[in-house]
Amino acid sequence: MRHGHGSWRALPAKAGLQRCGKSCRLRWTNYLRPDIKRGKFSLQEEQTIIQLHALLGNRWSAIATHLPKRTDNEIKNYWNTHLKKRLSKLGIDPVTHKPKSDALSSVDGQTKADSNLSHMAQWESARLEAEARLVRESKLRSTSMNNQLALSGSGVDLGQQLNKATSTSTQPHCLEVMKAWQGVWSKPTKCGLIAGEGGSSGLDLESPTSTLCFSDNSMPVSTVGFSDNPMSSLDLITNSGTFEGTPVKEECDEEYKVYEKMNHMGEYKSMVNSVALNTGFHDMGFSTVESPWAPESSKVGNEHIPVTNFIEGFTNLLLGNSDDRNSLDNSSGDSSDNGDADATGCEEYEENKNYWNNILNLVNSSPSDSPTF
DNA sequence: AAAAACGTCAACCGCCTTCTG
DNA sequence: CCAGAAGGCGGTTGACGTTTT
Repeated sequence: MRHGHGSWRALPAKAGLQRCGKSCRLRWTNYLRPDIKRGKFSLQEEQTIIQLHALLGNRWSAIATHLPKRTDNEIKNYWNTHLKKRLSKLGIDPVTHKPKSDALSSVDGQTKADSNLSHMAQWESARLEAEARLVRESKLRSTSMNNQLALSGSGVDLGQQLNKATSTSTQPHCLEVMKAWQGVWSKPTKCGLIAGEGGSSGLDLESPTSTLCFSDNSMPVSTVGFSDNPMSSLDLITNSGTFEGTPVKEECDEEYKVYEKMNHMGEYKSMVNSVALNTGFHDMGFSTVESPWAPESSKVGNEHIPVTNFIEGFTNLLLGNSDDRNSLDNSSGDSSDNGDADATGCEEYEENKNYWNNILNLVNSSPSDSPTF
């Protein structure tokens, strides 16, 4: 790619290839690109794929944005050839991510949980749409900013200015809705005080900070932890009182002002509220959103109705965790017959919370160079 | 040893969206 | 505003390697 990104159509002619430009682009993005990681998927990557697939479905490009150095095609193939089969073997529907036996289950907590997951998917879809819109607006804003910079004629290097503007505009903005929801999770419950007090639940809803970081071996390691060492963001909050990650609060505040100025928050809010109303998301203890950035958003939902744990530990099970295998057997097999369900209620709640926290943090972790966000 | 079955994955296809003139 | 080009995405195919019979 000596000529960099540009016309793929012109590439075959220049390279003397008998392929169409589209084919060349595909070959490049899926195979030749230097920043592609090849080889076996790590446990974390597998878990990430499973969790994100549960939330996003077959949106491989969106999933790929959370797995650096992996292409959507590779993830798609891996899902179809490995994970899908493993799920099926375990009696879990790879499409719905719920135990197949539940397909016949009647009106119980399990069904409610299924619908809740469906609601979550709808939320995510709505969120992605809103996010895409915000990014578009942000790009427009940065473009106009660039024009201003060009006109200003200051001594500062224009490239740097552009980079600055671009990096600001491409910060993952959104997920505020999800974070609001996360804030709901972090409210005190019958299981005890989980998060900080003082009405804000300790979760800095104003910060879109990613909590996902990547170690040297490029394995995604969420700061909230994965199955090996589960530690929810709430734990972090409890322990440190702050949300780990790069502080970008100022940027977010600034952007919020811009969006508010552009009158998009109203649109966003109404959409969010509409989705909440239409999907019955209130059932999950999440009421309509006043403002995702506002502290009030953490006050929504006075009650917790823990999501029934139909996917409890299945990702761990898939990854060969024998301990979790038992938990899945309980949940997927005859969970309704489980006599000590009440006794483990808090446990289940915690695991659900951790599960969704994982997903939330994965989603929150949209790479700044993500093509989707 | 040979054939069949199976697994893997790069590549292709068609549809859709975005860009550009 | 419109039409064509280009790019993006998800589903599917087919070649090739490996395992099983």
